[in-house]
Formats: sequence, C-alpha cells, structure tokens
Amino acid sequence: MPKKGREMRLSKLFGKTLRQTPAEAENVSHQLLLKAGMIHQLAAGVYSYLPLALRALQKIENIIREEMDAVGGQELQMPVLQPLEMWRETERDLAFGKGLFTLSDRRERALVLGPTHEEVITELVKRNVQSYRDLPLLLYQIQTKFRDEPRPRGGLMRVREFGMKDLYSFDTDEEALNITYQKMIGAYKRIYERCGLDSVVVEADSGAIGGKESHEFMVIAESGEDVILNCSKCDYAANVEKAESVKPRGGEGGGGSEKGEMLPMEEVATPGKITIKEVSSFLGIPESQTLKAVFYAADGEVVFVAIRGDLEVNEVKLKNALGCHELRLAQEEEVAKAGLVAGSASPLGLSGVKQVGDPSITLGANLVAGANKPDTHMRNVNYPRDFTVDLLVDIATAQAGDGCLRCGAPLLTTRGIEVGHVFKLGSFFSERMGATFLNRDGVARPILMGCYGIGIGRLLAAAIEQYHDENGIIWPTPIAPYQVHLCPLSTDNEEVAARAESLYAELKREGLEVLFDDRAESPGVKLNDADLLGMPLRVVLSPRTLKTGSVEVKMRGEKEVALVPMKGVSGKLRAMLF
RNA sequence: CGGGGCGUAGCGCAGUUUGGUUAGCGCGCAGCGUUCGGGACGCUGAGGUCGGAGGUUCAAAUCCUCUCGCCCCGACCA
Repeated sequence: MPKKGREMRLSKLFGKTLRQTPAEAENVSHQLLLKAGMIHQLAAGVYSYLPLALRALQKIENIIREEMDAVGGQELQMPVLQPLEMWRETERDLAFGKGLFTLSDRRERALVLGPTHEEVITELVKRNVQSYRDLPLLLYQIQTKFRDEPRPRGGLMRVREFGMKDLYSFDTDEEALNITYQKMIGAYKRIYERCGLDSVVVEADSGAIGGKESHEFMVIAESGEDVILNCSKCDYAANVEKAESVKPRGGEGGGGSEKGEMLPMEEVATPGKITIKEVSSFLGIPESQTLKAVFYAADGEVVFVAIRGDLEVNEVKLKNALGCHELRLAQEEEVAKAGLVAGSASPLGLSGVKQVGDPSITLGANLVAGANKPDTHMRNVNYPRDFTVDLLVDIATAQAGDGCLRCGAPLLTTRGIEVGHVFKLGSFFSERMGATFLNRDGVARPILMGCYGIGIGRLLAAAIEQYHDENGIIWPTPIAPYQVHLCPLSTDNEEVAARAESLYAELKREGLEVLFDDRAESPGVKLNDADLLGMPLRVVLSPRTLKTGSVEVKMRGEKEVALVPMKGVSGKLRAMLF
C-alpha cells in the first residue's frame, strides 16, 4: 500500500476535477484522467502524476513487487544515465536509432537516457557472477525509462518518459531459462489478475530488445494500438507483427489453383492500370491471381518485395528477414534508379536488386505480374519457372479469416493494449559483453538471459479503458487510490457534519482508505465527482439517511444502493470491498 | 518523417475570411446572500504578452515571413 496516509480530505487534495473534458484527449482513459485532475501534461508524452494517480500507480507497483519477490526476484535500482559507449558495444544504438534520447556531458562524453537496461544489468552481473552456483538469478527494478517515441499518443498509452518494472533473468542453460520464462509468465498472469484486469498472452515479435522467443500480455480494448490474431478454436494467439497463418488458396478459376497447368507467358496491355485493384478488375481476375510488387529501402538499399496481390506485406517480418535496422517504403527516385517501373514493376528479368518473395507467390499458378514497362502486365507468370527471388520467406500479414497454422480453424482479430512483454534473450548480451560463468566442469559459458517488462502507467490507463462508464472511472479495488469515498451531503447541517467527521475517524481507525469529501458543495457536484473519481465504494451521509441512523452505501460499478446502519458500518464496508 | 488540424483567461470556445475604440461568452475562481439527494441561483469582483520573433500599416488576435508547441491518421514500443 502507498506509504502515505490512508485518508485524505477532498478539500485539501491537490488536483481539481474539470467540468468539461479537455479537447486534446481522445481515449477514454486520457479524458478521464485529465477530467479527474489526476495527470497533467508538460510536453508531448511527458506527464505529471497528481496524488490520486500516484496512489494508484504505487498500488500497482506494490502488487508487481510482491509477485516478483514471490518468484525470487531481488529489487535493485540502476542508473537512468548510461554511457552511449555501452550501446555501441551491442549495436543497439542502431537498433533503437532515433528512439534513444542522447545527450553529452561537459566533457563531451555521449550519454543516453536509458530506454531499457539490458546492457547495464549485463555489465553489473558480469562483475558479480562467476559460477553456476550464483545462478539462477532474478533481478528487477521499477525505474523511469526514456524513449523518444516518433509519436507519443493517447495520454498515458504511449509516452516518452514512463515508469516500468523490468526484470532480468540469468540462467545456466536453455532448460533453466525455459523454466524461468514460464515462471515469469505465471507471475505476470497473477499480476494482471490481481489488478483486476482481463489479459491474454500472445506470441510477439521481439523488436529492438532482441532475442528469439517473446510474448506479450494484452488487455483487450477497442482503443488498443495492437492487432491480435487468435484462433477461433485452439489457443493460438499472436500479435499481427508476428502472426503466421494459412493463406486462402489462390483465386478459383482462371488457372489460379495450385494444380493449374503452367501456361506460356504473354504480354497484356493494361493502359493506366496501376494498383492491384485496377489491374485485377480490368482483367476480370481475382486479386489473388496477381502478383504485387512493393519496394522498400532497407538501411538505404532498395529491396524488391513480391507477394500475392490479395495479401499485405508485414513490415516487421520483412525487417526481421532482412536483418536491417531501418525499413521504409522506397521513394520514387530510388525505385526508378533501380530500373523499376512503378505500377508495372516486375520480378521478371530483374537483376542488381535484392528480391524477397512471400511463399504465397508459389501457391498459385499463372499469376499476372508487371512487365516492367508502362501500361503493360504479363499473364501466366510462374515461380520459379519465370523468376526467382533471393529470399523466400513468410512476410505476409495474417488476416481475419486466414487458417490457424496449428488447427486450421479460422483466425479472428481483436485489438489490445500491450501491458507487458517478456523475452528470451539467450546469449545475445552475455556474449557481446563477455558475461560468462564457469559450469560444473569448469568451462566458461555465456549466461542465458531473459527480460520481462511491465509499463506501469500504461497498465493504469488500460485499467481505466477497461473499467469506466459515462460518468467516470470505476477503479478495481486493488488499484483504487482509496477504497471508500465518504460523501456527506448538506454539510451545513451540524449533525451531518459531526456524524461525517466521526465516521471518517472510525473508518480510518478500522484501517480503511478513505477519501472524505468535506467540501461545502451541492449534492450534484459531490455525487458527480464521486462517480468521476471512481473509488470502489461510495458512502453517502445526509439528513435523510440520518433519520434512520444509517448511511447509504453503493459500489461504484453497480446501480443498487443499500442503507446500512451506522453502527458497525466499517465491518460491512470491509465485507463489500474484499 | 509523410498527411491533416489547432494555438485567444485554469477549462471549453467565439472573434481571424472582409485589419478599426477599453478582446468577448460559458464554466471554473474570490466575496456576500439565498439554496442543498445528481454538475443550484442572484449580486459584486479578479484574471489575457491573443504561442513567439520579425515585417506591412495611421492602426494587427486579424495580413505577410520565419519560428516554437500541441493534437489526430500512418511507419516505432512497455
């Protein structure tokens, strides 16, 4: 629990509720946090947390701490300020690119504000671990991270400075790492559950963190930035960035089936038809009967990408396949310079350009592809009879309706907020930085690592996305800033005021966390604020309830109110809360 | 970085097209009074470098140039 008091008077609380929702806010969580006076923006993606939000954050942190400690994690704290040198050592300065906040000190030494701490912890562990006897080891911190996001967004959803719990694991071998990894997944599930959140685990791409296996924890929400594909039948679920699927067969008829006989290539005029849609409808064939050509610049080099016309290129997969740091669509000049004709570009007879193909181009026969001259396409193009590629790998974006790779049932899509991400790093960092241990046989081996992150503020925002109504936040009790919102009406009535004070004192004494609305506001204002601020239990006291010697009690998430006798009320409240 | 939008009081906005007195409105804020179970009412009052710099003009929130910042949509991530 937060170390600060268990109680607060609303008249003294720093942070005021707003009547109107600030215009810049788009997501519900952002709007409510702002309207409730819980956060304040200082710059794009940079926020202050006011007392109420901080308390919720601290509660989340404490739940995380307990679960990390429960699986043997030891808390420590590492520096935000890190030498850039260290990032060069692992080449992650390139992987993070512009996302790294860099600065220099008075001696012109280059420093970064840490976006994550693999390098720092590896260096630290290297100095402290020599033997297999020191392993396994789980170290974590809750620390502010800095990432110069291209586009901060959605209030607390995507910010440039944020609190994160990051745990790093160190094991002797693959098997031990797997055990640790599973243990951490279990701990994560418990964390979200304890925070009152519904979460799902999905397979994920590991991005700039590196490593081979990776999972994300998602809170399902319309406003989520991530698209998840999950099987309608089995438990397969993955981020689109990673998701693999069985593509629908090529178009029926038109020789598109894989059994179709390969016909001789022939030129066909397609005046002014550039896009797949235009070409396919002009020729009266399904999009899956065409071959789409897309050009990328991978670290500056033009790459030709071929995929079946009805599919989309998955840039994350492509980036991984190419092993490049920066990937973007190529510019027109770059395309022209490579000898390609946009709109009618073709892999046919192409040379001097790196070519990547998606296996979908091998599924059908007799596709229509560009002829690499204006207004012209080629019919009956077949792989590998007519062209080949340098790299044939899955680079297609999985779509709803595709088949599940495991069981064949159709895949579905939903959106989610990524509230946690775990990675098997393996020996990536330990090898580059020389973090080794001596095994039983006295042989030096690289330590196998894993890393496990949770964005605290994002988790808070996700909770609000999941739990709110048109009037405000509905905090899950475990992360609510206070448990009880004590709301006397007509405080100029002396009896009400006196009873409210004594009830406030009693609830505090009983160990409940109470937010006491002692303001001389009208009932409408107070009740609306109570809904907005969203404490789980509202206790109203008024001349009306006093007549019967009771208070009115209501759970924030429910409609029904109940009159509870003043006598022994705290016990009743406790029962409702826990 | 590409595309779109916006900067006027703590918040929400009008005024800018067509330059022209002391720059308005609602909410909030301060004081007094009346109210008191779902954002009450009256009276009085405080609060503004019109994002910034430069320019045009007798005169600039308004026109021109530059610049800074913020939001949204796309490429990145907890």
